[in-house]
Amino acid sequence: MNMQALEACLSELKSFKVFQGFDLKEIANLCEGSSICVSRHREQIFRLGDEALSFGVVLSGAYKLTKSSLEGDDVIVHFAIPGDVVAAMIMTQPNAKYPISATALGTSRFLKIPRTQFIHNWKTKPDLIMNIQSLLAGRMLQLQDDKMLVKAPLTKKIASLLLNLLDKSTNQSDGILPLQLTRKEIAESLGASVESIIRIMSDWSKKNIIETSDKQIKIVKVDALIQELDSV
Amino acid sequence: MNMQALEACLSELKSFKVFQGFDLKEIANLCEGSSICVSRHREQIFRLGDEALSFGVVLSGAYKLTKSSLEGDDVIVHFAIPGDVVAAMIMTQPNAKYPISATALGTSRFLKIPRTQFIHNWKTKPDLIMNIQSLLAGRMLQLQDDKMLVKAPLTKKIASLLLNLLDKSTNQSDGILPLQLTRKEIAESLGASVESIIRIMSDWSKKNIIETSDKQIKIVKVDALIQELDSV
DNA sequence: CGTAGCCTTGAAGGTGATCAATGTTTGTGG
DNA sequence: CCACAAACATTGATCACCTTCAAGGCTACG
Repeated sequence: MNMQALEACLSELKSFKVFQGFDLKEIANLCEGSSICVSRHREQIFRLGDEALSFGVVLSGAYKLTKSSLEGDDVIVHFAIPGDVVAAMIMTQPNAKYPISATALGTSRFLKIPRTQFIHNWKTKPDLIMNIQSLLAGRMLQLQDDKMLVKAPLTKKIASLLLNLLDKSTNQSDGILPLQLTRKEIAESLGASVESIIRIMSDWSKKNIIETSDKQIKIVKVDALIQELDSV
Repeated sequence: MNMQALEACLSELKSFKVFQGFDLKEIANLCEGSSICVSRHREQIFRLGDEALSFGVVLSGAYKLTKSSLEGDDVIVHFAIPGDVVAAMIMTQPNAKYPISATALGTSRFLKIPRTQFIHNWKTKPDLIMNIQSLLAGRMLQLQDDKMLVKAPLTKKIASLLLNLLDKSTNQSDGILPLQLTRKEIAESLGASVESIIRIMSDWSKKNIIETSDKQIKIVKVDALIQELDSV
C-alpha cells in the first residue's frame, strides 16, 4: 500500500526539476526504498549533527533549513519548497552528519530516500547529478546574492526576501507567498531582530504595500518593493 | 610548446581534490584544449555578465570572486586558492553568463578550460562530477557558516575569516595566511567598512595577536582568535 | 483555562558607518 | 631614476540604524 502512495506521487515528482528528462519508470526506479513522510507544523525531519542516512525531496508545504549560531539563536539558511532537494550534497561522504536541521513550516510532505539508493542508483547517472547540481547552483547563487545585501538597510533585505519568495511561487499573479512565514522566521533568515522586522512590515501594511493575515503574506504592490530595492 | 607547459603542470593538477582518483593520462585527456594563463595582480580573468565560454582551475596564487552590489561597492563572495574550480557550476546551462567576476590577487596562474570540453568530457564522468560537487558543497557550507555570523560583532567575523583562511593553508604551522589580503578586501568580504577593519586589526597587532607586513598576514596567537569567537 | 508562541509598541543605548584629513606604499611613464 | 598618480592604511569625530530591554496583548492548542 505504501507502493500505491508512491505510485500516486510519481506524477508529482515528474514535474520537478530534479527529474527533468526522466520518465515515470526511471523515476520509480530511483525512488525504490523511499517513503513518503508527512510532517506536522514544527516537526523536524533532519537534525543538525545526526548521521546523514537519508536525503529528501520536498513534495508539498515547506521546510526551513536552520543552523544555530554561536550566540545560540537559530539562523535560517534556506527555505525548501516543493521540488527542492535536501541534504543530497553530503550523501557521497561516508559517515557525514547533517550540516543543518530541517523543520516543517505548516503541514508538509517529503520523500525520504535512503543514502544507499543515492550511492547505487543516483550517483551513477550523470544527467541526474547535473540536475541536482543545477538546483544546488541556484541555492548557491541565492546565498551569494544575500551576501551582496549585507550592507544594505533592512528594508532592502526584507524587500529582497519577499520578492525572491514570490518569484519561486507557481502562481505569482496573486502576490501570495508560497510559504507561511512568521516575523520571527523572517528575522532569523535575515539575521535581524523580530522587532525591526515588525516595524518595517507594519509600516508597509499601513501603506498597503503588503497584506498579512494569519502568517500568509500577500504582496499588493510589487512595484513598491522593487522601488525600495532600487532606491538611493 | 604549450603542450609542454601543460605536461609540466599535470603533476600539480594531480594533487588537487578535483582530480582525485584520476591518473595522469586521464587528467591530460580532460585538459585537452586547455591553456595555462598567467594573471598579474588585479587582472580579471572572468567578468560578471560575460558569456561563460570557459571555466578554470586555480593553479597558484589566488583569485577573488566578486559581485557589485546595488550600492555600487564590490562584494567578495569567495577567495579561490589553488585547487579551486571556478565557474564550473554554470557550464551546463547554455548561453550562461558569469555570475561573478574573478580577479587575481598577486601574480597567479590558472588553467583555462573551454566549455565544450566540460560538455563532452567532464559531464559524462560521474566521479569527476562528484568531486566538483564536493568542492561546491564546501563553498556552500562556507557561505552558510558566514550567514551564521551576521549578527555577531565584527571582531568575531574577522576572527572567523582569518581562521578559515589559515585552515585552508597547506602549512598552517607558521600561521601565515596563504593569501595576500588588503584591509579593503577583508572589508569587502565581510560587508564592513575599511575603517572598522583597521581599528580592530591594529588593536590585535598591538596585542601581538597578529602581525602584518606588506599585505601578508601572520596569525601569532591562534588561540586568542579562537577565544574571540567563543567569547560571550 | 492556562501556557506557549507570536505580535506589537516605546525608550534607551551601542556598534559600526560615514565623513574628512593625512600619511604610506605601489606602480607607471617621461 | 625620478615624479606623480593611484591604491591602500590610519586616526578622530559625529551620527544613524538597528538592537536590546521591557511590558502588554493576541491567538492557538492541549
